[in-house]
Formats: sequence, C-alpha cells, structure tokens
Amino acid sequence: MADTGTTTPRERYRAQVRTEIKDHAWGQIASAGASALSLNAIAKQMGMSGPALYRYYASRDELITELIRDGYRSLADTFQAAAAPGADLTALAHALRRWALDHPQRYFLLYGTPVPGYHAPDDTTAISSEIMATLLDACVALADSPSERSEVSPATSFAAHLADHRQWAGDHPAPPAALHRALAFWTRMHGVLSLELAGHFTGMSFDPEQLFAAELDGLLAGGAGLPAGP
Amino acid sequence: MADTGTTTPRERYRAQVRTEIKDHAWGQIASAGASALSLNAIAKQMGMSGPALYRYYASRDELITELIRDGYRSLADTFQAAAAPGADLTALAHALRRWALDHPQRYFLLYGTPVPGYHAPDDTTAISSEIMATLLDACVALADSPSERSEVSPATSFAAHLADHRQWAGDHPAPPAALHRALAFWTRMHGVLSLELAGHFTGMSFDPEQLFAAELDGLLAGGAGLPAGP
DNA sequence: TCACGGGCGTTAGAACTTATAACGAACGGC
DNA sequence: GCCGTTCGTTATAAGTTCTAACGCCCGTGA
Repeated sequence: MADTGTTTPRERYRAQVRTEIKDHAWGQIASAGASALSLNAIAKQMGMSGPALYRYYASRDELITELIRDGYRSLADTFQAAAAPGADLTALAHALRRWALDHPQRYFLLYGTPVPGYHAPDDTTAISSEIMATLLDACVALADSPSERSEVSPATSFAAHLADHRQWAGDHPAPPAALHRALAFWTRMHGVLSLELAGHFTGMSFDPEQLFAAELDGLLAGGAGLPAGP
Repeated sequence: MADTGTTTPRERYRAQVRTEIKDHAWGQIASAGASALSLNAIAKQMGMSGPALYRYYASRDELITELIRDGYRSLADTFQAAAAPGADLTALAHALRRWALDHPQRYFLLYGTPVPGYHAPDDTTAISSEIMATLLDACVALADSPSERSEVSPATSFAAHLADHRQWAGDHPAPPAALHRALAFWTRMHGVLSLELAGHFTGMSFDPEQLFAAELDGLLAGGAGLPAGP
C-alpha cells in the first residue's frame, strides 16, 4: 500500500498462497491448538507436498509469528471499531469478549502460554501499543464523564508509581489514574476470559458472563463491584 | 498409604524411577516449556533408551497428567501452609505469587493454554476444590474481620446470581459475598500473574509487583483500589 | 537353595514431524 | 522467443511418539 502499486503476477500469486496457507493454519489451530499445527497437514490440505510450503514460510515458527501478527492486527481493528462512537469502556469490553469467545485458540495464541525461546518482533509490540492507546482513550473519556467529575483522583499508590513509570503509554496524555484503570481493565478482563476459555469454570455452575460483567462494573465504578466495601 | 504398608522392592524401585522421570520432566518443562517435553530426551538423561519409559508411563500425556496432578498438589499444599495462622487473604496472595514466580512453566501447565482434546481427571478437580475451599475460608475470615463488619453486604447482582449457583463451593458455608470475592481473587490474581509471567509487561517500565499489590488492595478493601471512584 | 514367572530394558520398526538438498518444469520479463 | 527466476517435486536426514518382539535378571514361592 505504501510502496509501488505495481504488483507483479508472481507477487500476487505468492501473496494469495500465503493467505491460503494461513487460512488452513487458523483452521488447524482452531480445532487442535497451535502446538498441533503441522506444515505437512496444511500442504496435504492444499494438494501440495510438504516442502513446497518452505517456499512461502522459512519455518513453522515464521508462520506462527505471522499468525500472531495477524491476531494482534485483528484485535486492534475490532478495538478501534468498537471505540468508534465515543471510546466507551463497556463497548471495548464486550468487543473483547466477543472476539475472544469467537476464536479461543486465537486468543491463547496471543495471550496464552508463551514459548520460552520466542521473542515477539517489533511490529507486534507496535500493534500492542495501538491497542493500548485505544484503551487509554476510553479510560480518559470515562474519567472525563460527568459521573466521574465529582471527585479528584485519590491517586492510589500504584497510580503514583505509574506517574513515574509511564513510558509504556508513549506520549499519550492520560493521567496516572487512567493508566491504572487501563492496566486493571486489561488484567481483570484477561483474568476472567483466560480462565473461562481454558474451561476452568466448566464444572462450576455459575455464568462466566455475569462474572465478566461484575468485573466490568467494578472497573467502571472505580472500585465498586465487590461486596462489603468498608 | 491407605493400602498395605508392605511395599515390595519392585514397587519401591518402580516408584523411585517414576519420580526420577518426573524430576527430569520438570527440568525440561522449566527450561523449554511443556510442549517441548520429550520422553526420548528424558530417557537419554537417565541413561536408558527411549521405549524403556513406557514401562512407567503409558504415554506422554499420562506423564503430563501426573505432572499436572503434582502441580495442583503443590499449590494446594502451599496454600494451606500460607493459610495456617488464620487464613489471611494477603498471605494467600503472596504465597500464590511466590509459587508462580518460582516455576512459571508449572503455573502455565496448570492455568495456561489448554490442550483442546485434554480432559482433566477427577482427582485434579478434587484438589482444585481443596484449593478453592482454602480460599473461601480466607474470604469468610475477611468478611468477619472488624473492618468489614460495619456494612451489610450490599449483595452485588453477581453475588445474587451466586446465591443460586453455588454448587461449586460444595457445602462450604460461605455467604454469596464471600463466593464473589473468592472468584474475583482468583481471576484478578491470575490476570496479573499470567500476563506478567508471559512477559507482556517486560517492555513496560512499571513494576508488576506493585500492580499485583494494587489489585490485592482493591480486593481487600472490597472495591477500592481503583482511582476516581464516584 | 533352586526354579520359575513376571517385570524390565533392549533393539527393530512404523508412522509421524520439521527441514534441507537437488532436480525439473513452468511462468513471466525482456 | 529466449532465458532466468521461481515454484513444486522427490529424496534424505534427524527428530518425535509409540508398538512389538526378544532376552536378561531380579524376586518370589516352593
């Protein structure tokens, strides 16, 4: 898009095959998890023989890396789409939940057990920053809303810590309280979603969505959401 | 322990080899993750040839299952040890954090990305209940503490839901508010620990322990812990 | 004390996997 | 239309899990 619009037929064909490979890869990941992803199986599904795929991806890890990149891209897009009207934290949470429930294995590919040796390339961390920026926008908007204006930020001790360690927010003009809320949003939503998707709630009879909603409520109210607050 | 105390030398030898296999397995998991666990490599480390291990574990999955069982057992034990004095939620949180940071891959083996086809055996879910019972004790104790007595449980809507869906708590006499707090404890601590252990905070400059402490504070205060509460 | 049986470790082999090397064919730019 | 780059092939190497068949040796029972 940024470079020359002239794409040779070869490049177009190559790009098409690469996306077809990724499509089959996502299919395998959805059904058996990322660890069971097999280049050989993908090749057979596409009617080619194994080593042919190495013309398109140098290794299994390179393919997975691109899948991770696409996953982050997809999450960043749905986040921005959900934040379109006015950057609502509730809309973000619901979009995140739907995105995660839609493709659990994709969620785990991004936020699940890390491969010990693997190091994320720079562009994926760039997309992460994009996601975080959208989240920070929503947190700032929430803090500016009428129901929140009544109180001066009590500046929790962690918010004070963040005031001195905010480089991860880039040059985003969010106050420390918003930074704290964004991190709490991330970790709490992930806490519920991760355990739910992993099936740790299956034996238990309650509705995970209601737990998710309760955590979101606590986040929006800025502290409420748990019983018996003194 | 429950059956005859007379163990034949063969049984003793067998048990010893099984634990030696598991020791090597933990070593591999700690260094390269559970997905890279190789029975062949373990056999070589022990000076045996590959198929010999199949006399002790029918399959790689059976070995991993036993590792998971041992992992749950270890967590349940440290939880009970931490709760020994008076079932303090703070002590539980710190014990959990130390336990997780000590062996990150062990934590992920229990709470990380699940294997799609895998179904946990009954005894591991039994140990999970044991862990949950210890957590519920601490939550009840917190609710009975002086600082919490001032208020009648506001009964969040999720707590109301739990009042009707509490079978997972077994016959534990915890009120719905305590059930809610226990689940929030679980998901929030897991949210921070999981992302921290996976390295999602590494690029960011803040101290994950302070975020963990902030989430714990919010849990103890029953709602505070986030800035700008209305 | 001796013999027998069962548990244990071995090697061989099947069916997989990722990945490399070498070869032939086909497609596209000049 | 030629010629070169790229693509897909087969062959091969080095792994993996797991089964099968064989032999040894330890420990139990007589």
